[in-house]
Amino acid sequence: MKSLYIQKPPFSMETQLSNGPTCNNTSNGPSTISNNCSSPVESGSMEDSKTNLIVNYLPQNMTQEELKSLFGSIGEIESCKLVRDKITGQSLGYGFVNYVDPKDAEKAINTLNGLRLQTKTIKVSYARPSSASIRDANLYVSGLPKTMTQKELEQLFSQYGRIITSRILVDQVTGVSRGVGFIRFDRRIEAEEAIKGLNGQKPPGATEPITVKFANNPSQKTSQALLSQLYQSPNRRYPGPLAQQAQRFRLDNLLNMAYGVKSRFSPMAIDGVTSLAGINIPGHAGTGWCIFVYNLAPDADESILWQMFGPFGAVTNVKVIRDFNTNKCKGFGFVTMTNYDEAAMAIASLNGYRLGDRVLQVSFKTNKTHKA
DNA sequence: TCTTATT
Repeated sequence: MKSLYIQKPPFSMETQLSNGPTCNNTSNGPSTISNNCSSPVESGSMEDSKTNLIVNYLPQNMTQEELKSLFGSIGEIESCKLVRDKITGQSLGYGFVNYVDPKDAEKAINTLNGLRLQTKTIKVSYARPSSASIRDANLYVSGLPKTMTQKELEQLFSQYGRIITSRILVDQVTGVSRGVGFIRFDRRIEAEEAIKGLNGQKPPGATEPITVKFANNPSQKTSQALLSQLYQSPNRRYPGPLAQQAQRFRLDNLLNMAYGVKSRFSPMAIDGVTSLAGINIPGHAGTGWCIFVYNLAPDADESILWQMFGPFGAVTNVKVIRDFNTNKCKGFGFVTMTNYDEAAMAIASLNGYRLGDRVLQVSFKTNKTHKA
């Protein structure tokens, strides 16, 4: 029965847990081959801060509080800031986390870089000292040969300076290059030199010249674009209609199983039915949906909960319950998720999941305070 | 032919 509803989480437990986050850019795209996730710990020079981190590719709906919750699970945070558009207040998808202890900053890079949250794979690295020279160093490149790889693109531009990120945009359906990409240099003067040297030039073997210019600054979007962004569907976490339908299907079956009802259930409707039946509304808390996770190992930590539940949707908080004296996990923990559908999907997928040599039990938290 | 990397 249950196997019908189990969906493997979109990450490899074995790889994630034993080796730390992997360099997986399937959903985000941007990366530098040399500098993105290969060895972010080594990128800071002696003059750089060893406590201040920049976090990129955050899910659009992630708040500063959630950012703090996630990174606070590593160690004490001195300050934390999610960068937002000054006008619209929309998250720009990145933020800063400054730890008290440099060792915690290093640990955060080692354990959270590459963490998957919803459709994103976050990047955690040391922040460079802020200065005017590193601003506006992002280039927009078009007219690229469709066969050109990200590596070849970097090779072409690397003669002009240190590349921070590179990206080639691909067709969402076919995966083929759209001939358009981005190169972010460490410093603006490097970007300027690359424009001088490469704009209107033909890359080796290419038949057409490429265009290289400064990329549009996202904070300078037209009000038109801002409006259309505001009116976008708030639920773009899953790839497309098919996946949405599949998700709906599984959710309906889950609800059918859990509540003996057929379909078309919103969280409100469930509340109605379960209230009538005299059952507690499981997991429902003012701030979201609380999930109970049982059979965690003694050395389990918060990051494993983020890793497991993050891909399913908006997670606002995780907690591992520990023994006061030994500081070891007492075998269970809690996860709070904002949206009912996502919490239900996470439960359906992760309940019965084998984590190491343990089989997890995952369910909505009940309100029971003691055994009957 | 434009994603969200410097508070």
